Amino acid sequence: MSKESLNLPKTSFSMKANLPSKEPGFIEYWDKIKLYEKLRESTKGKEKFVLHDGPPYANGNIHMGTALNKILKDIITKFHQMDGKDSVYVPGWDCHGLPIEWKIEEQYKKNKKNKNEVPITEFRKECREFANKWIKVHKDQFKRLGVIGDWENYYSTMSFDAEAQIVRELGKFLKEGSLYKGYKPVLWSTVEKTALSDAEVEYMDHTSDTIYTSFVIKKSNLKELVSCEIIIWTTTPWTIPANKALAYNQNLSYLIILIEGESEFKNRKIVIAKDLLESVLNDCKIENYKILKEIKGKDLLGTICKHPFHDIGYKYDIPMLEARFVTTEQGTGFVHCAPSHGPDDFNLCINNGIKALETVDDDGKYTKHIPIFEGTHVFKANSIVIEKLKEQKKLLANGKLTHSYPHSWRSKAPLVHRATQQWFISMESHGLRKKALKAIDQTAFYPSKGKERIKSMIETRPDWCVSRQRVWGVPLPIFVSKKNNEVLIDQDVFDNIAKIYEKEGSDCWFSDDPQRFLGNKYKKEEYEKLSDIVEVWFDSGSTHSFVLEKRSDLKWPASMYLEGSDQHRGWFHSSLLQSCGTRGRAPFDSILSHGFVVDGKGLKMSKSLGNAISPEDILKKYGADILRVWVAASNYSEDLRIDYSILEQHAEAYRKIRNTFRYLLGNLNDNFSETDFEKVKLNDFPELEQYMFHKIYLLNEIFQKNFQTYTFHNLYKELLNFCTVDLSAFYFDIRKDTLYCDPKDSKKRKDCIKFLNIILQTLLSWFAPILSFTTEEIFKLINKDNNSSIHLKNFVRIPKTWKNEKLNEKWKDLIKIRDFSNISIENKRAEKVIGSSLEARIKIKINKNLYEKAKNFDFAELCITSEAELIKDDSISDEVFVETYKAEGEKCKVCWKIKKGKCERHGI
RNA sequence: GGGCCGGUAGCUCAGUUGGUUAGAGCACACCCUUGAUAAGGGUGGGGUCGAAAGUUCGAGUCUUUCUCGGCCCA
Repeated sequence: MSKESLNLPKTSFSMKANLPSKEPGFIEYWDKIKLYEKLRESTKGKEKFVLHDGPPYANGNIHMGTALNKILKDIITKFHQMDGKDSVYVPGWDCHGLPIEWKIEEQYKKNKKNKNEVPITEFRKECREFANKWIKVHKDQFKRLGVIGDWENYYSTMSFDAEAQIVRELGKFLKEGSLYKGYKPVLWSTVEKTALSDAEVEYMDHTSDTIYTSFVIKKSNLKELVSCEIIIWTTTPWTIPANKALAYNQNLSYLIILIEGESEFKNRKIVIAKDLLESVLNDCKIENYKILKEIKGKDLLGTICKHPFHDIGYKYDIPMLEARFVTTEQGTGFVHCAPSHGPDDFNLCINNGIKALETVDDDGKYTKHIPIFEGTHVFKANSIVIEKLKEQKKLLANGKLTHSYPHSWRSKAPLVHRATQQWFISMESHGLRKKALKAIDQTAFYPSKGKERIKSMIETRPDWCVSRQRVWGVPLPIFVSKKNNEVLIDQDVFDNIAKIYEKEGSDCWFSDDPQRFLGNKYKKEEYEKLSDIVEVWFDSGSTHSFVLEKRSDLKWPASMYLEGSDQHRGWFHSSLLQSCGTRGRAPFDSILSHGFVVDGKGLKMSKSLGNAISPEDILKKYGADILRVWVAASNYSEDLRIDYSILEQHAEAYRKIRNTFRYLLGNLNDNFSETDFEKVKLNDFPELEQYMFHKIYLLNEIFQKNFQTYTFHNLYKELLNFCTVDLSAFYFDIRKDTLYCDPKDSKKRKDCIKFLNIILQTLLSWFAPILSFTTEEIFKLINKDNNSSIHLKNFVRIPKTWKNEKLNEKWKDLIKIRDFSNISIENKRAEKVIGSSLEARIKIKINKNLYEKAKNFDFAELCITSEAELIKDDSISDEVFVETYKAEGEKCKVCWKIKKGKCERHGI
């Protein structure tokens, strides 16, 4: 037998992957063969698994977080598909909202165009085009990651269908009565008579009136406090008439002070924060005083005060509320709260059952809710308020302060926080909170900690404000009667609006005659048409209604929602509330949340730190499969670290896997034949193969278990270890002799080839959801069918008969002997007695117990030596003792075994 | 500032109800091989488990404090 007749491995599967240049070809191939349609066809009628895509915002290039999210979704979708289900993935995009409006406005600014002179429909058209542009960009970027989905029929929140359905969904809340009108402060320009977003606000210096004023304590748990006066400081005296509460911080220390000397406040007791004593005394010019008592913030719990204008009509109670936002940076350690005039005030009050009112109208004038001052413009009110406070003997001091203050970027006029009419979905009126909490209990969370996270948010969240004073979104389909101020609730009207949107989208709300939406039943003259839009979380919270319910290829509820852990307050949250409100249960059976991508040290990625890494960079340098390995190998229940050294490590592991496949393909000479696992006759195989069958059986159990719990990093690790430990360093190494040196028609070699086919088939399917490109490369290499794909295959089903616990026990001992032998061989190698293990002859001494198991076994084959002798010896201290000698004789030219005399196989 | 989560070898991860000298793979070092060859094999050195205190016969595993990091909120 010459070298030429050796059966050396031969394959066209290259060792070097060249993923960046090769991968795009497979994407084209999947497009060409219409893989997505084929997948649907192949599992038609099977149980559905629907991972409902959380829509990314159609703006800007994708980053690592997006890439992680999409790859994870794709891995899970593919797992379920190969598990035999109809696993449908329909990608979607979130399109409405402020960030896109900003982008368009920015362009206007650049081109010196005035937004107010552009018709709303024109502006919205530009927003729509902007979103469409980014959807296209995203689509290509996601496909490049190897994500398979219905890219042709994606969904978007700005599609006409979606806009129509969002109207129908709002109609349900309106009809039920849980959608109500309320008030909430926003930044308002009294000049332009409009609300402004953060982006439209400029901070500039402004001189404000400041006052120290007092609130007399009416009731308190601490009797020393009764009839004392709480002192507050504010830069907006005009908000005093709208005061509804006082805030304190329970962690601060406060002082009760008796004012002495000649002043209006003589013999009155005031309360201020200890840390601010000096500045208050200074500002209020109090020279003579006595500290009566020091109290803790928490002593103020339950205290009730009187409004400074109590005696002139403001008879209501002013409760003292605990708030963390109270600090000792400025003021008195107490903050006066007007829920209609500040976000902090609003939140604190709403959480304590105090609602905001419309205290100031569009023009900036007090409304009827403000006695005495009604009709006065707030910018002219300060001096009047100060005057009244003086009259009531509640003013300790007043002055001026120049500070940074919000102004309109258009008119440069100072802004005010003003409660405006908003629309809320009640958490309580129709039991929404209760329903949502129950739905959470019925949902499976991966990881389980997600359940508590969302639960605690739902437990404490206030009513859901769903209106926005913007233009790029779905208009709130609300008409209010001019006669009685009541909301028009009529299913026919909602249906009519939805029908119109379905045909032409929602732009017409802003341009068309209101009569068109009202139909014939109502007269437009009698109704006011709202111009608010729906907040975008309601849009995306409704995707289940216009995607899952509407498409026949999907199902409601979804099998899974999968997003970053921030979405517990985002999409998971809004979808849950929307669905519980309209359908009484969650739109998902399970939620999988993943952590955030951070750098190699665990710090968040940022431009300033320079530690950011983009998917594009990785794709260029390594390719998508390496990125997919990173996803699969990382524990997504925590934050995921990434940097180039981590990627390099995964690339190294990838090479190991690739070489495992290369060994298989090489020895099969790229001739693969599919095996029916049920028909494999185990007993015909040598014991080594039987043992390996058992190993596959075990690996399958681990594979299944980790798939069920979505712990892919453990699953991947097991697959990788199988390749390195069980195959490369063990089975492959041992069987090289048979594969290379035995005749092709020998039974042992044929059995080995059969087994290699089985391993190839198994590993290919197990790795396919992760290494989507590489497994396809291999699949195409060994399949002549130019119209198929590895992704159309199912996972292999491992027969129970492959389990062989008894054999496993035996081989544990045999491998133990092999380990001892390796150590012994290594010692001789270090002494330069031998080089390769085939230069060794080993003498294995084992005790009686082991001997019974190991006798009749060829340890030369197992330990890859030229000769091995097994000796029963109960005198040895260890179970096993191996001695290594230099093998003597001639080296066979073919199998390189060193034997005295001729090689029995090759006769040389 | 508050709520939640986390910090195990250089890296990615295991560590069941607290119980013998804390595991795996990779990386690293040395050696072998040159018939998986920009591959393959063998052996080996690395952690006292973020820090401190406590509970316990015994703690990576429970408690407290601190620290670092992440998400959300303010």
